[in-house]
Amino acid sequence: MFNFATLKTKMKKDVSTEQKIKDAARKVFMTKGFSGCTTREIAKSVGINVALLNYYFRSKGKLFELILEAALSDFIESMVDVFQQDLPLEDKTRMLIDKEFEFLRKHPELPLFIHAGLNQESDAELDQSKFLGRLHKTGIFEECEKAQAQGHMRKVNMINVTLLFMSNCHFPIMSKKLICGIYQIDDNEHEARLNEHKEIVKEMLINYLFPNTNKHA
Amino acid sequence: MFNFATLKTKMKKDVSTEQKIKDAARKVFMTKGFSGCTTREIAKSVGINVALLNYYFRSKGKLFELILEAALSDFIESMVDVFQQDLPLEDKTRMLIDKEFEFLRKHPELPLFIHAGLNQESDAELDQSKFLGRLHKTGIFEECEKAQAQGHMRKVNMINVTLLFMSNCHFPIMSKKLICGIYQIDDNEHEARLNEHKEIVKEMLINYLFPNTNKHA
DNA sequence: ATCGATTTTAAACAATTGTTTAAAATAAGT
DNA sequence: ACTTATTTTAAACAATTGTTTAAAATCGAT
Repeated sequence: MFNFATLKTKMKKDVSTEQKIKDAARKVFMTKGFSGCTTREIAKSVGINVALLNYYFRSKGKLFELILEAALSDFIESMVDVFQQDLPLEDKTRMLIDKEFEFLRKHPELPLFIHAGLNQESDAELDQSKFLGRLHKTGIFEECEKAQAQGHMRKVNMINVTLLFMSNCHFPIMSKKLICGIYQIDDNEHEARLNEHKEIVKEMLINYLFPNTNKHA
Repeated sequence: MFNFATLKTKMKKDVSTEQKIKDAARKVFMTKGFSGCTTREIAKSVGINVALLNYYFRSKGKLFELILEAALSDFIESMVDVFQQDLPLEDKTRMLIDKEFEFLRKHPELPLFIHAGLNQESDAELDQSKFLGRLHKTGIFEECEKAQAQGHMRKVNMINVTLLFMSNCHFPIMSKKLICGIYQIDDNEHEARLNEHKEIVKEMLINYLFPNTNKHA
């Protein structure tokens, strides 16, 4: 008789142990950082032995690099999604900010983890070069250059454009502890400020980058 | 005969050991984070025994809290300096951005250290409440409220104003590794982008916050 | 049922961790 | 010079670290 299970050669459980380790490692690394946690802590949260962690991944550092690279990829991919939409550049801009705030609300630890992780002196330097290619393939750079040549978009270096977006989308999420601490507000109030901030950022960036089409916005 | 040395009761050397430890701890903590370094590493960089570190400060955690609090204070103070200037609000805004970029160029590790440090689960929660008072005493909030009531300044919650400033000044500094990695640029190119970005941010924020006086800027 | 490969575990490894203790060196006061 | 207090050190502490080894359990196919 036909055995369905033989099809999935490597999947013996609902979720493979390897994936479960990755998930747990991601969560722990995100909140505590590389040197802020132990391999035993990760293993315990999965419910497995420490040695199994080194059986699947060679070392703590190797596992961390994997998680960091995946996080960076998520980051880029959340932008790529928007760039690939068939929309006017200005609408893409609005959509990018909306999606970015939405994405970061679900993964608020991501930005700080990535920046802190990159500053960590890792054994092997992380190869980020592929991400540039990933962005290039969406044609967003050419689209901006064209809009700049036609006077629709303000002539600003693409690195500075990137900085404008990331600054205004990522920082408000990363700075939660600092803002709540200084202004003595709770999570609800911070959430409200964040919602308002999204609209502020949208208007400010659109007005700055597309001044001709939005003179009196 | 009069002994001059008796005047400085506690200062026996050019720089006290206590201060030397603080300086070294600041440098090491900044670059490696709390759990990314060891007390022996700090002691070694000062040229003293590990035990002496616990003699002056009670523990590694206590020393870290001291450094983190000082860093946060530096942060706030760099803003307070500008707020206390006798200048029109719009000029203060320009000056704030200039000073902030200048200050952060000298202490580029500060923002990331503070945000990562605050997310670290420290034994005693850091008391940031005093910083709000420190800002209030400059009268900057009243000045903004007045400008908003008179229609000079856009009506935006002060928390959102703070977010706008910090986002656009701090993030570009914090994100150096990420930006250089993605766009494959070196330190010189990044420096150039940063210089240009300062002017971009200045114009964008001024135009957004003071739209009536800067319609065609 | 049996064999071979894969997966998982318990135990131990040496190295490093933050912290403490008790002794030594230095400074200060008389 | 002597005594006392302060500063500094060497050594040891128990606990924890990442990693490895060798044995046990589980699985897949015959």
